[in-house]
Amino acid sequence: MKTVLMVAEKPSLAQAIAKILSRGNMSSHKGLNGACSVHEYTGSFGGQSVRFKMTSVCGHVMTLDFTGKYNHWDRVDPAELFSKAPTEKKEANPKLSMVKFLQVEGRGCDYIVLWLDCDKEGENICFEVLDAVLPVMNKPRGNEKMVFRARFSSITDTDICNAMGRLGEPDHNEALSVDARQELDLRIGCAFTRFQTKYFQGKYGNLDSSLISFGPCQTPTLGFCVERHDKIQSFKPELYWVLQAKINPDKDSSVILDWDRVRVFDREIAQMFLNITRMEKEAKVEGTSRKEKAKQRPLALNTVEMLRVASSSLGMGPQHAMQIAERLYTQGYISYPRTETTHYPENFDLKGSLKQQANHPYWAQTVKQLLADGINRPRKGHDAGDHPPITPMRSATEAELGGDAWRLYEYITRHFIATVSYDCKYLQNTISFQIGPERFTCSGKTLISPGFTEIMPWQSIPPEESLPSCQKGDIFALSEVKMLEKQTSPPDYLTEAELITLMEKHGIGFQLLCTSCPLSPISFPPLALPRPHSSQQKHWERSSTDASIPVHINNICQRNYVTVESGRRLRPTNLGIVLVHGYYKIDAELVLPTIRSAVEKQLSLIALGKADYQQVLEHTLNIFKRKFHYFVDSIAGMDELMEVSFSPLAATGKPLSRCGKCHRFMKYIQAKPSRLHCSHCDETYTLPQNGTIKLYKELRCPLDDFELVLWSSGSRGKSYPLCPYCYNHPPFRDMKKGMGCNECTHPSCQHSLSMLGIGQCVECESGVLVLDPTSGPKWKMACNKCSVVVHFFENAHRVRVSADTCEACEAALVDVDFNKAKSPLPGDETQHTGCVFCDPVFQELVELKHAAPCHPMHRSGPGKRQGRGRARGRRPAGRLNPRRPKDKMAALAAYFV
DNA sequence: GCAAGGTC
Repeated sequence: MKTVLMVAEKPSLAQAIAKILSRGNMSSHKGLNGACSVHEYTGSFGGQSVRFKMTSVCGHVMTLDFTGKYNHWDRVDPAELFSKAPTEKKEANPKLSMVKFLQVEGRGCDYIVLWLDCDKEGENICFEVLDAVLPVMNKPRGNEKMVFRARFSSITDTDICNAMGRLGEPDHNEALSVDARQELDLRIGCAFTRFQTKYFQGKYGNLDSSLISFGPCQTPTLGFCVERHDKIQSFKPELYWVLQAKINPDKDSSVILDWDRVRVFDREIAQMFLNITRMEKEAKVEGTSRKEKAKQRPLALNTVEMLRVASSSLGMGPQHAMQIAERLYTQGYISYPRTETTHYPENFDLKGSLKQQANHPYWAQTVKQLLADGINRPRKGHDAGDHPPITPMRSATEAELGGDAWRLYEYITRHFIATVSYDCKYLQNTISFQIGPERFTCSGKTLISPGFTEIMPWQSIPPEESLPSCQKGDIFALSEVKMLEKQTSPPDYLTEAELITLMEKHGIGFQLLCTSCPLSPISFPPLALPRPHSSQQKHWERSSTDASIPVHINNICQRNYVTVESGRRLRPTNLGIVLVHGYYKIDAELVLPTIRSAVEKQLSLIALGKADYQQVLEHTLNIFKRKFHYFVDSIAGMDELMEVSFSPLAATGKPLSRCGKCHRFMKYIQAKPSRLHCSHCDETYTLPQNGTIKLYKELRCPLDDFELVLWSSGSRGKSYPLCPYCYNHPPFRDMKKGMGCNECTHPSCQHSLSMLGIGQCVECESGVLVLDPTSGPKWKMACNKCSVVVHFFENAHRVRVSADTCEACEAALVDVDFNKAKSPLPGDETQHTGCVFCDPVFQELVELKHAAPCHPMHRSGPGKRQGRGRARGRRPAGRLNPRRPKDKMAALAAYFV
């Protein structure tokens, strides 16, 4: 029997589709990567009986990157990234070994049906899958077709079966347009990011951002936040005046009448109107109106609306909200949370979903009433053809979910119930008055039926004081007429919800199809005029999901371009402001959202087969290359702004340790990225991030004479010394950049791995447990690769690593001295030498916290080893030959072995 | 160390 391999974009879809096609009659097992499952069943395909194997990938299989050499920032001029630097496809997530998984499952299959999402990215993934799997599949006979593409727009029985019934072919042009997008994003983003980062970090010490990144999505996102900041800064408050009249329809109530002119900006004119009005004693009813109005029930919920409400009403950031929603989804509480669709599919079981909520302690009443009266037809929304709107899938209580998960679930459920509820109906009552020549009005709302606001009480119409009952011609005595002086106020910083709306409007985080405007608005020479962009009309149609909006917002927070203030308002930092103002000065297009859309437009030509992939790529890269050079040449314009806000490197930081070259003190710059700067040599040495740095007893590296510093992590209390020079310029061939003394293979330096290494890490493959000589009296050894920390010999007076090794496990022996009074050693002993893994005397004194049960010592009792298992305690290779060079010259010679 | 796009 022949086999048909079928591949969906994610595991949940593979399962759902297989369930439909097999009518629930399938057998499933997990694939070798643990993430994807394979669902098998038999059926017919092209008139023959076949075995179906339905599985999935997890999004993109491959990602684009530069080849290794071009990932070295110091050795590559960023300008080379535009054309010279070659790119290669790498596995997107090596942990999933997706290529291998696909090949294992695809080997020996005869046909392949591609069920990837029906958008451009999905089309691109089709070809990633084919690249992996075609070489191992059976070769077709003659020119029999073996590759098929299923096109579907929802996961419903009819849609999926229809797709299976008329399979097509994957669209190579659409896939190519994504290849082009990836290459453009990579080359442009990395070139600008590397240049900016190196340029400004080389000059300023307090930027407080480890990376000055640039990207076609994140930069315009930042642009929106700064644009609002500029509006606030340039705002000039204006005085204005309003008239207010008051009548007393009866003794205990008064009604305020609003002026029909609303306000005037000239005090004298306001005063004139006041004088005229004050001459009158009464207000005459000019007319009354009662209009029935409705507040519409909400549209079905999609991702962007959910994120907006989560931010503005629940105080949850989009990234966080999305994570919670995903968890609720995988636990079966809500439907798939990534969708643009606000329209329920025809066959959606609204009643069934509602019935699930009929016994909920919080809304049973409303739901039961709705079921008894009959539900309302939901409003007609937008069908983006992706997934159904977000709805609850089963009832859940506050106690069950708790915290933010409950709050988000509650919102989603109330929103769902609201969509099948009735509109809120109310009366809009208006009374207009004549006071002399001036007209005044008062109005109020009277609720007729609350409709959906019952389940969404925050939307309900606030009860207003009742208006006087009156008719045309009635006269009321005026009790007061006054003039109020007020001031216009500036807008506030953008809320996250507003930013999401702006991003959506400008298509950031969406694939775009322009529906109307002409081609190629990217310009060279650059457009340097500041021009507001958030007021432009929307003319884009979205065509994809929107998972990336939270990512871009998160990006600009992490880079310290904006901070999240109370009310989830985004306030740009000095760095963010200077960057955006700098782009405005040099090339405003770099920060305008149109930059993304212009590129998208070129790409859509590839997708439509109207333009050649290579030509478009070269053309667009060429424009950006020229923009890049112009930017580099004009960087002084941005630098002028930087100078105002930031301090030069030489003026930042505190003197900490001595430079090995000039022996002057170098300054420690704590702000991100933390580093040491020698102003005499004008050299910068990066340090490990996220920890504290201290001088290490004025000890020096024997190789370069730099003073060592001690890095300690806050949480785990792990610490190790490092040489600032070696950390940046590895001294030995087997060392890499970013290694401290605990990874240094120097054969005789007292701080090196060779001298302090004790044995192989108990958890990770390649790490070595290294004595932390600064840790006493709570002595510990820490892995130099992973986070394992082993505590031992508490209160020992001295702990040293001996030159001898354990016969059983090859670990270095440890020599421990205790004070007489505190010694835990048997008898009156104060000193003992032994293996920390095997020595029975040491057994009680070593806390092998992490992997204790795996260690031979704990498996088979002290000292005894079972079988010929891996020697866990084996020492680093250098230590197996512990002969030390005798003098300095011999030592030097040893380095160059 | 970099982008943005899938999704785990």
